[in-house]
Amino acid sequence: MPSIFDKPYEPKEHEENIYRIWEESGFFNPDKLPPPTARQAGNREKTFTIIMPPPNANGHLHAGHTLFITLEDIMTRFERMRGKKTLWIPGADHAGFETQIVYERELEKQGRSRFGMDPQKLYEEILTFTLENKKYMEADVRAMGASCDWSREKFTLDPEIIRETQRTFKQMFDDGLVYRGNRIINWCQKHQTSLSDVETEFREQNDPFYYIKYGPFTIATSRPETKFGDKYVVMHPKDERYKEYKDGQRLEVEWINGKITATVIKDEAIDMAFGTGVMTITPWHDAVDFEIAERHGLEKEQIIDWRGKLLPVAGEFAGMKIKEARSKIVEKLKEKGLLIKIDENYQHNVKVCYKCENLIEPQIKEQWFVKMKPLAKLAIDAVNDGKIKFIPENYKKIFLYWMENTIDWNISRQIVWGIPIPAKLCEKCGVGFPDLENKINKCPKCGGEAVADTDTFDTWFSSGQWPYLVLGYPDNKDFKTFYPTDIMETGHDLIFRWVPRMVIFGLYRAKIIPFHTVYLHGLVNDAKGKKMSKSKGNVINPLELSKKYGTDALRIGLIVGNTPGTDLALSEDRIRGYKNFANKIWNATRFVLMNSSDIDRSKKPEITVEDQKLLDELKMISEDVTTDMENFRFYLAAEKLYHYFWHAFADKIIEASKEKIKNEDKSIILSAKWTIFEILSISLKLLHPFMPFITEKIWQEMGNKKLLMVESWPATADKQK
RNA sequence: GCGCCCUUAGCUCAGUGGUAGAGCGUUCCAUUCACAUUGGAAAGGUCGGAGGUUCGAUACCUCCAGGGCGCACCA
Repeated sequence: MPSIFDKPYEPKEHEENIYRIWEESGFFNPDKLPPPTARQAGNREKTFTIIMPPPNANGHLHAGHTLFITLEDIMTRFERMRGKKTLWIPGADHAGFETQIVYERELEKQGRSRFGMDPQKLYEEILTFTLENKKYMEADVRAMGASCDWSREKFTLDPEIIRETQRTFKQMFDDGLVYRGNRIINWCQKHQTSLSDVETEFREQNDPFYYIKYGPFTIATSRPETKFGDKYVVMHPKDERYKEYKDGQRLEVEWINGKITATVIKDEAIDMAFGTGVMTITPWHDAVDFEIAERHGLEKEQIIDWRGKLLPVAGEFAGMKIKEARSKIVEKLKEKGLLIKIDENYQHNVKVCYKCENLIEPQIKEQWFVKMKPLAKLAIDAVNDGKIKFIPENYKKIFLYWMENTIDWNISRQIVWGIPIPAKLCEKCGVGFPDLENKINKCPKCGGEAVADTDTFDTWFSSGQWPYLVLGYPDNKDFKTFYPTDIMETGHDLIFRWVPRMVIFGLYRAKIIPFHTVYLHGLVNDAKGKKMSKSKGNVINPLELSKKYGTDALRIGLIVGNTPGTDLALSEDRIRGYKNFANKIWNATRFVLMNSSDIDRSKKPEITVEDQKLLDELKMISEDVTTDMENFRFYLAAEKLYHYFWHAFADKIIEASKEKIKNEDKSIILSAKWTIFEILSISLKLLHPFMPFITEKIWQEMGNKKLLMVESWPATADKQK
């Protein structure tokens, strides 16, 4: 059995064992916490709850996960030591779209493809794959020292989660908040699914910009291949240049494949200053055009199919891929004398899939949508009323801006890996309606045959409900005890994807905010501050750092100086420095134990004035650190403790004690020994949330019967003392 | 285009209305001492630029420059 007298400190010899002791103690479970100490009295009635953002079950943790686990564990251990009834619930995310993509790559390696596979078989394969990988993720969470309650762990595809998610859909449909609409959506041709707006990104790109003759007008476009069906020409109603053309006026124009009849439309969406101030519209493949068409009741026609090939409307170009068709169409326009000029350096933003970075093709598709305006109102009010706080505060503004400008949310996905949308669609009249029990076969409207919707929910539709679902809403007593939760700690990149959905669903379904505080951490980048990515080859594996330098060193290295919301540059040197700190704690302890084994710790001796000053000083630091922790300034608390332990306790106090214990006056010796032992004990408690393994290990070596993780926090918090 | 954030020591970053700190790195010295995963010391910054508020600004305000991030109207 490794002990304190081995040197130096070797984290990997202790960590696994310590975690096992914690887990077997049952204290991760708030129902099994020991009775409160005198200092903790009164606090055990208060709960402290964090729902862990469930890591993807499809593989190992990455650096971002280790940061959030550390932060949440710090909060949890701190509040547990303060005596609160502390619950931190772990979870595992099926991560719909993301996992399906990961599995598609697996299939590709095997020379297979999901297209053409039986959906049920594909689902089962992905499920097997995910459950297999879930173990690795969980082992990693344990390796990080997470003091979460595994007995309450939930998977996002657990039957009760699916059931309640589907019930929410039904309830929203009944309340008129979910509707089936034929609207423009983001279509990823590679993944063959629609995506919500937060699942797309903009990419800046240079493309040729074509100026084309359209009857008496000149229009400009970067996408001539979509223009076949353009029979509406739009201009601003106040544009003097075109005042001779009246709204609704018809014109005969020569177009790509011959003569067509064009209709003039006046709409204020047109920017008079851009290009020629005139454009033709393609409502099926452009969001702005779609809106214009909706406003004026115009016809819409699909030009490009779901695989990115031109449809018969393109005449001789039908069946061609976009890229091939574009140059040929331009060639033909030139021959016909319709091409006026080409601007070769046109810079614009294009929408791409956030996963594969392929171009998004806007398409009109019949999908389920959530009506956001009334729901967003609930969230806006809750935040404006101060019911939900943001750390750092400026995210409140960002959150509100997004909520105030939100648009209806497409929740249908054409992928199998997810929660099925419990709905039926009429094959005859096209109407869609929920059917939770899967019992309805006839359309209630026209009597036509109703078939099951094969789509699944957007992952965020279910993960947005996670806080109350994981607590067993509506019937479980955990929901009544622990909801609303205290903190939602997550990455600032999820400020739109996840946080607003949780607030909305919480307020809508559970009728209460899901959490009081949103703490947003920054992203973990490489040592130079560059985003980690496999293609750049700069990915740092946190678990390797943990093995090499110890989890405690990794944890405190991630925390010191890392202010909320700010991205972190993670370098190996940084972590190595904190391994030295762990060793410092180890050696200081050895000195203290070697020099205090002969004192009776149960009897406080006379303390000299000088030693009392040291204890008072530590008391002040404890209070200061506690205030920092209460205000989420972990980066400061950690740094202060580091500094105190090393440069005050080890460098000064211990050094001075060496003289004192050589004194002839026995009472001075006794006071000195008692004091350094006391300072060590208090320091270990203060350091425990940050560096749980080594502090717990030492605590046990010091002969304490109780686990440090449930000891009392040594400062003010309880002012009754 | 709009919004948010950042600019402080070689690097990564804290911080405060009274002319600056940490970690890592660098240089010099020490070493049978709990610890060489160490101790002691040192070098190193006109706190992005300009203006304003103030007795006083790195900190508060305005503008400018550079960098990062986010965003559903430029065909």
